[in-house]
Amino acid sequence: MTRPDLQESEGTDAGSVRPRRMGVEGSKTRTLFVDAAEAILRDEGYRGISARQVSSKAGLKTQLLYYYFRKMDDLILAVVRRINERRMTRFEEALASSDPLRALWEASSDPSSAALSAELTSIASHREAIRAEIVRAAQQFRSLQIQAVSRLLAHRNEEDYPAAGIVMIAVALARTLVTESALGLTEGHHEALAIVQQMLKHFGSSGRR
Amino acid sequence: MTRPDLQESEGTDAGSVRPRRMGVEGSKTRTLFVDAAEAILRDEGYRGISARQVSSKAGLKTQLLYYYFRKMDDLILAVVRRINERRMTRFEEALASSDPLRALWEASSDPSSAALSAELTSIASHREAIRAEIVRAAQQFRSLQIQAVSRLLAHRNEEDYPAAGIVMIAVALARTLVTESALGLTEGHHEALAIVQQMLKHFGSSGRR
DNA sequence: GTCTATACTTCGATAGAC
DNA sequence: GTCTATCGAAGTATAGAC
Repeated sequence: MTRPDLQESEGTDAGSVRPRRMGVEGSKTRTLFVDAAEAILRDEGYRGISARQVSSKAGLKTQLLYYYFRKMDDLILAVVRRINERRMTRFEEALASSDPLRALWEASSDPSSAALSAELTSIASHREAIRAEIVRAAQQFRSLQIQAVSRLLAHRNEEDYPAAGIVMIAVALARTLVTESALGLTEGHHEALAIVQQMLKHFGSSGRR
Repeated sequence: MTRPDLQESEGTDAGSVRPRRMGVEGSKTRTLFVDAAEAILRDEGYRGISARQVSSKAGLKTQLLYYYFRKMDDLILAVVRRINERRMTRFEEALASSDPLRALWEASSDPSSAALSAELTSIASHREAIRAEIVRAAQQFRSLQIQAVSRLLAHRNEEDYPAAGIVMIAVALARTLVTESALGLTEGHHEALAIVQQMLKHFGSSGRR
């Protein structure tokens, strides 16, 4: 659908020395590849993503993948973009809830999001072609989180505990708790959670409790 | 040196169906392989570790690696063990310092330790043959950290902030700060650090300040 | 201990027919 | 759009000579 031929990759910029046929963004088959890659990223980690593994999971031919993505990095980039977009959507949903602070905490504590976040960090650390996109999105997300929490706590003006510091600590803790729990390592978790829950109860549900 | 032949792998237990010649633990060459593997783990991440890459970095033949390690997992296990041992040593050194709380924080904030910790977590999440060893060591380490901090804060009996919770939050935060800094993502770091520094000043250097 | 030689698998990627 | 065919590089691993 919609004129596939000779499209340029929008992923890794590069000087495009070799033009080649390319599938378009909206394609159903393309989505199947991205779905499969994301599932592998979540379940097996960044190392598990290969052209053969992805296409096998998608039930498609390996070579077809290269019709939709010039390089493997382009596929990974597509996955990264989709993960980031979904994260933004969920963030906005959380903000709209009745107890936004708690909703934000719970969004950060969702196991499969946390697993994907960890893999994104790993990719950003080791794959320079993709790093910029991941860091840019993370930066933007962090800013929005701080802004939101800052607004939610505005009436409390806690000078010793600025919103940025709170967000930072909460995000770091949530990710670590989830990752460790998945490994069966839970010592200290209960106590750390108690501190957070206490803070949520103290700060949160501002108007109504 | 010291009777190499027909040694059993001590790594992945397994039913040892196939006996084969094996190098001994103290060997200098063996150490070269472990060194190279650790360097790759730190710099390129878990995905970068392969028999060819490791031996190339060590300046040795790929096939020689299999004289010292039956499977790649055994090499990785050797690396994991050494990292964990070194972490224990540094932990004890930190405890012996004049400001142990601050020393513990700084040990957790060392960039190359943090990078290796992140990779260990990644390995534990995706390589089941090695998971047990990593989780066991992490558990032991966590217990010791909590014990130590608990002792250091004994005279303060802060009921709302138990040592286990403090340790958990500190460890999670330190790792995240270091990882993100390496990526150039620093928003919120300053504020989070301010909170920690304030706590260190408040709690720390108990007798003397 | 270290070497050569080698087997087999998986990897990313391309060319060109249909 | 999807297929067959194919490449060369890199992956793990083994056998056996020196």
